[in-house]
Amino acid sequence: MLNEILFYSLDRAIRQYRKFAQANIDRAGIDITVDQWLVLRVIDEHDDLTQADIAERVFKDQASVARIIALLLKRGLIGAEPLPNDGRRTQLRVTVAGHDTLVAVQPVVLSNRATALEGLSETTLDQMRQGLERIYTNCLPPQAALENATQLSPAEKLQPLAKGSSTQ
Amino acid sequence: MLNEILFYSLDRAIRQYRKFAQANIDRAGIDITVDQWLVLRVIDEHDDLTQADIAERVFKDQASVARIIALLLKRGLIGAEPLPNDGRRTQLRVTVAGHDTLVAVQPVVLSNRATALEGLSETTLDQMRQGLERIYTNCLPPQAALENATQLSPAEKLQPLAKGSSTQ
DNA sequence: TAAATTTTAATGATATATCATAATGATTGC
DNA sequence: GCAATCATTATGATATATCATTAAAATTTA
Repeated sequence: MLNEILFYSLDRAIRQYRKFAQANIDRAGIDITVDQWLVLRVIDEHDDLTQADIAERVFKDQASVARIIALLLKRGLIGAEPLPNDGRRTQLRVTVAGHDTLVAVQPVVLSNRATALEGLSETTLDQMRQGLERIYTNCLPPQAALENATQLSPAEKLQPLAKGSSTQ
Repeated sequence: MLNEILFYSLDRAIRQYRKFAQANIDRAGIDITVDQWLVLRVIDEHDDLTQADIAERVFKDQASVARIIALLLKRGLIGAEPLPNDGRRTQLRVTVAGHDTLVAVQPVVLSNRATALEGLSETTLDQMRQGLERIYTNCLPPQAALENATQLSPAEKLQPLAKGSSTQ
């Protein structure tokens, strides 16, 4: 019975957290969305990724990332120059303004997470992580699940993002 | 450290579940989105709600619900007639086609949930529910948190949706 | 090398999210 | 009963999600 409303609780919690996180970024006077920040952060840490690579890291698809990159360019938070060795791609790099934004956002994000997780025991957090990981793998399409099982452990796959801080 | 990636896991799990759920609905040959289904279901169960009421139940805002209702009308899954006692509102009712859709979706949704939660222990589910509820309240704006604490318990507030099945 | 295939990025179409606001109808207070 | 306020819906603007497709460039294969 309560089991039935887990996805309801999930949806509600993540929506509220997103609203909360964005409101605090806005309140800090920083002009960026959480999604833009996610992409900006990945570009800052890896300057040699394709849009599909970035998409995988932030759980978006290539089309969404393409549009977010276009916005980041328009807002001057990143720059792009053509890559000599591949005419399809460009070299993205975070501008000074982009760096300033990242620096400004960082403490807000840390504070958001701390506030959101206040009162949650280590045990609960651990169970949640396990449960969420299991839900994720349960919902993978068959062939992706195979790749997941035979190649890299999830921990290894996720390592790049886990270092430093993390996804919202 | 792992604590830092909880929202990352959350985001990933919910996104994968949404993709999975929608893919299974599509595969069943049913032409509706999960979000439209959520709203349709609420209208089916309560025919006297304002858009804001519906929005609260499905964790969306009024503007999103207005557009989803417009789509449901266009697709013939609901009908609307003006309410004599209130010129701003209309009486929404689920059409036969809408009912057929609800009936068709139901088993798919149940199966989706069962598959997604396979292998999760009752303990884990319980911890997750608790954790998600806490995250939700932690992220509420101060005055909403007060109302939440002094009026209805969360369980009471959510009861309408919890009965029968539940949100995605 | 030439052709076929694959990779990459961009974009159209549609749906949803969010904020703000407009427009109109209902209610309240005086 | 009128004015102010509030409730309700609709919609504009912008951002994101998803799928499909196009276009161009790179790589592989014959």
